[in-house]
Amino acid sequence: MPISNCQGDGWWQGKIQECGYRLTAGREAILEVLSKSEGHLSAEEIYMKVHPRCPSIGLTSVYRTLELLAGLGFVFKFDFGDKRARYELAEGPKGANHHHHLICTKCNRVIDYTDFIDEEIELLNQTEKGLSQKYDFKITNHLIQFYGLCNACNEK
Amino acid sequence: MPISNCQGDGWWQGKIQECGYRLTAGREAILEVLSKSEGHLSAEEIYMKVHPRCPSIGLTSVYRTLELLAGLGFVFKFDFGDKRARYELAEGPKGANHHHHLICTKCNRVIDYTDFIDEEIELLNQTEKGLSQKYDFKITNHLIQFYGLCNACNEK
DNA sequence: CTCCTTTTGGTAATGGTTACCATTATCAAT
DNA sequence: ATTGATAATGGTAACCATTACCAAAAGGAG
Ligand SMILES: [Mn+2]
Ligand SMILES: [Mn+2]
Ligand SMILES: [Zn+2]
Ligand SMILES: [Zn+2]
Repeated sequence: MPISNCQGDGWWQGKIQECGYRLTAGREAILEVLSKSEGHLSAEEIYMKVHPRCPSIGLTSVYRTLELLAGLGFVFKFDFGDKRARYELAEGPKGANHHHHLICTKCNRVIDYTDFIDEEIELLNQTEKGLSQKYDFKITNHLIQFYGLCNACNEK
Repeated sequence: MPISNCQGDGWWQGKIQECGYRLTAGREAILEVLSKSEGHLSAEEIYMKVHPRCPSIGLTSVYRTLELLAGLGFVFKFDFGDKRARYELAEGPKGANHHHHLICTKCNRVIDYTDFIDEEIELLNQTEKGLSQKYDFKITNHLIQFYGLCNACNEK
């Protein structure tokens, strides 16, 4: 059992207030759900999971909170091709746990992968630097997704 | 003036019929609009541009055709964060003219870039090969987008 | 022509997301 | 504690890009 964060409080407690926002029950509940569930939840799924702990919360507030958290960089918002946005906690203060996705175009399965080749990270930085300079564009984030067929769908 | 394709016919003429689909006036008009316009058009924008040449066409058919073409790999479908899908012709039989995007999170401007570092292409292939193998996943396509602030928006 | 399949256009429905607004919670100053 | 300004919330209605549906038209084979 680690010394810090024993009461279930996350690294975000301070962060949110630093940004001038209040750490309300609803926001905390949403962050807790995000941190305890394995990725790629839709707004409604989050709403469902939050409801038992916080029955008064409305779907509108879920959307609002997710938008807020995405704007602050605490949450990533994805589009995997099904018609709803998917949200995922950017764990860690600086977006550790960053990863990319394999998406099956047949069954919509999504596979996380973090095992970048070392060179991949290196080159990504170089690319970002080069683009930043050439196009006078301040890069703050990137999205990398590979599309294709998962093993199940590939065997028809 | 090149010797081939002087009558405005594109490389797709045969391709579509090879796949067992008819090359109708509507489909041809849509492909022509896509090939003559510079990228990132929405379905409705395409509809507007096709209308003068083909007044009988309906918006439904535009959506249908774009879906068909995307399925065949002739067209790429993008999500740039405004709430509508954006379509872009994958010029050339094997998707030459492939490029990635810089997207301004403030004004939604989209910048194409094709000047990959040579290593980038090389590493991308390696990465795809590695992922393909490790996850038993047949990769057919990829999406790479960098987000941030364009020069105009960066100077507030 | 006849039969059968493909393609099409108009319209209605869908459904995730947002706008709106009145109500409530929070907090600093009095 | 009381006040008042501001932030946050929930419910509902609206939004709007996309899709479903269906009857009509077009094309092709024989
Ligand atoms: Mn993920
Ligand atoms: Mn482009
Ligand atoms: Zn699959
Ligand atoms: Zn911009």
